Amino acid sequence: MLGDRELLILQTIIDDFITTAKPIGSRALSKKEDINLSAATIRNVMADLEEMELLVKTHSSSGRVPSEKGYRYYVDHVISPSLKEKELHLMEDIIQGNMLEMEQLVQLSAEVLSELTNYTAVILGPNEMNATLKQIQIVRLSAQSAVAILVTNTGHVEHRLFNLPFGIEVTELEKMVNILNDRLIGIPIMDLQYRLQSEVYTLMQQHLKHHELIYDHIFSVLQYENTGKLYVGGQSNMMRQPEFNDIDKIYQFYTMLENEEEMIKLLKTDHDGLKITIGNENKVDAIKQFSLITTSYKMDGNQLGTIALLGPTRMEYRKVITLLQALSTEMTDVLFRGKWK
Amino acid sequence: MLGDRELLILQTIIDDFITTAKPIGSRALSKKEDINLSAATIRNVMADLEEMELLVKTHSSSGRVPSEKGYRYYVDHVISPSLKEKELHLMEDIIQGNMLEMEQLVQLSAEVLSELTNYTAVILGPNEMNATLKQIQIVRLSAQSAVAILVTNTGHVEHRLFNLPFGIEVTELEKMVNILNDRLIGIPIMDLQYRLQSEVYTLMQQHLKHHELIYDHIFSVLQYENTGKLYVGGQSNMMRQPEFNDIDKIYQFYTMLENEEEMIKLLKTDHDGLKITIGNENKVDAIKQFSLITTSYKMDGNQLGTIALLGPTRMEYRKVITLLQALSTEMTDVLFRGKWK
DNA sequence: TATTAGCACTCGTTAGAGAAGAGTGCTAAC
DNA sequence: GTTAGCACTCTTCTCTAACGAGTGCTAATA
Repeated sequence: MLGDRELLILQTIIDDFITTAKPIGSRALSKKEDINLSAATIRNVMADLEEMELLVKTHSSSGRVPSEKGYRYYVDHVISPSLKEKELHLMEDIIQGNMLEMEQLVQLSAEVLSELTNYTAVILGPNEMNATLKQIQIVRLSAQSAVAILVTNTGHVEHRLFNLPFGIEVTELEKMVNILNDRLIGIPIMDLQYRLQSEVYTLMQQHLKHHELIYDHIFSVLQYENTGKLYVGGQSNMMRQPEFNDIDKIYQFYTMLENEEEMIKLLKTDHDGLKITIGNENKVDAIKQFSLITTSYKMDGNQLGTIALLGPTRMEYRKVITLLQALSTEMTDVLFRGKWK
Repeated sequence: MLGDRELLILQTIIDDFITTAKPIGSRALSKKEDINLSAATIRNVMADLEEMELLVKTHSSSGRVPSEKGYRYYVDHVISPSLKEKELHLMEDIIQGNMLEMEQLVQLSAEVLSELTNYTAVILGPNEMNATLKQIQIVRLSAQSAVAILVTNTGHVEHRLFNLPFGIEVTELEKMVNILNDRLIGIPIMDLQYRLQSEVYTLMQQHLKHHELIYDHIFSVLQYENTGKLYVGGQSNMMRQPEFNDIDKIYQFYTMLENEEEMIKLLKTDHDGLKITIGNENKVDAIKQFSLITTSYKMDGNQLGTIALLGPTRMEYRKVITLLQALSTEMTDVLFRGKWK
């Protein structure tokens, strides 16, 4: 554990570095308002902090810079979650303002969040696999094509185009839709396939002339993997960070973001509450130069998706934590208030 | 009009610059295979071309670089549309391969196009305002909420969540849906609102108890402006271009892309066929450093959307033109074959 | 004993000078 | 009409020197 003075110095260095992104030396530090120590004294403290690996030098005679361990200490011991402010209310207003679809809500949240922080917001959209089927419909477009529409209890609408087998009749399609609705409504999306294979298949065999023609199609329609879509806001914010003034780094960053699969894997977590990973604490190579802060939003205790902020390790942790927690409860709240229930 | 020799020199310089992005001098030029002229002669020709403003120097003793006027001349007079190649077949295969929804088709096309060219592909998705209504449905989610679903003849599905007025009954909702379907099917999306206001309104008045409660809701649901969504592929390709090795330029580029409204306006065109705008020929400031090549895809002669490629003025025009034309016909073809008809 | 002042030393940054190299325009010869 | 030659220009690279911010250590001070 650190002493008061060491804590003060560490905090001041980190706070300064968070805003300036430049190493700070003992002399500059001694001039700060709430530090009444001589440069020499500060140098001693800094040397101690460096020995504890909370600070590092960029070269032998440079000022100090926080290490990842330093940030970790800062996050764990120094930060007191700051109180709500006008930014929070702004966010509230925007999110609660409209009757939004889930998708819009999530996209909007990503944008607001990135705007307020100047970092990059990444939100993993709701996993609809836990939602239940509300209705299934098939709309015929032409002799050979139709679109199948699935509505979940959360108001999510999924649709898929498919080819109709030759010679299928309208009445037969209707019959099938009836069977499906009769048997599948209320079933969680993730179980649809299984249910279809088991009981519905035999039913279709009994009642439909061309069941073998249509079954495969309807099966593939229900075979949808919606484990959450990715919403990104403020990608270009990262370029305004001085540590990413290098084309190669920016390029890496963007190609990482474009790799949706990897990102989804990264964000999928069953961890509850706020989680901060700093630099190399991240297991994925691509973000070892970033800090990632994640939290989740829920409905009925079910984890729906993840909200994350991606920024340099030199991040405004205090602000970010506050905002993220607020957004999480905000979203959970909007969902709870039952608009989609 | 240029003489043969001048044309050869101009073409060679541009071709070289397109691949290297570096100014080329007379000596290097004289060593090229199909040029059997001494450096001194070439210098004279280059001086002439510079006087015609087809070439410029970056400084008084540098090699030459094509000017925008030079590219324009090159595009207008030098390029012969090259024949189809394996790349074209690759594209064909990918696009014709699957039964895709319009949206997927467009997104995929943007990705393939950017992959093949290493530029940034921007596609303006189909304008669904011309499509006609195939079916309208309302699925009730809870006592106070429902989702309205519109299906167009193109297989496009639009849905919107809305609050139900208090005390509305199931039978009444059903009645309304029947009226809507009865009166609006086959109507172009862009006319829906008008039709609703005129004949449908009176019908609802006659048959529905709470028509004044529900009318506003259904009106706002039909009030949807789908003039095309933007699909972008290969954004990060631009960073691999040596002329954009500058953070500020990249930042500008990305903020431009993020401004969806502006981009849509830029791409919306009634111009038929291929159109090339080079550098300052563009009217929008944000892309005065780029070249923009656009073409469109159609269905039944109706322009649906725009396909565009964004790259440096130093662009592989020949290749790009070929690919873009091919994709345009490809998409028009897929659409014509009537999967969505 | 804890703090501070002083000083020698380190290392990154910046500016300038010079050399190398690529390219040009012009002139004169072929 | 074409080419060789040459003086000249401008960029790029490298090297050096000066500067300054910051450090660690030692000795003086409260």
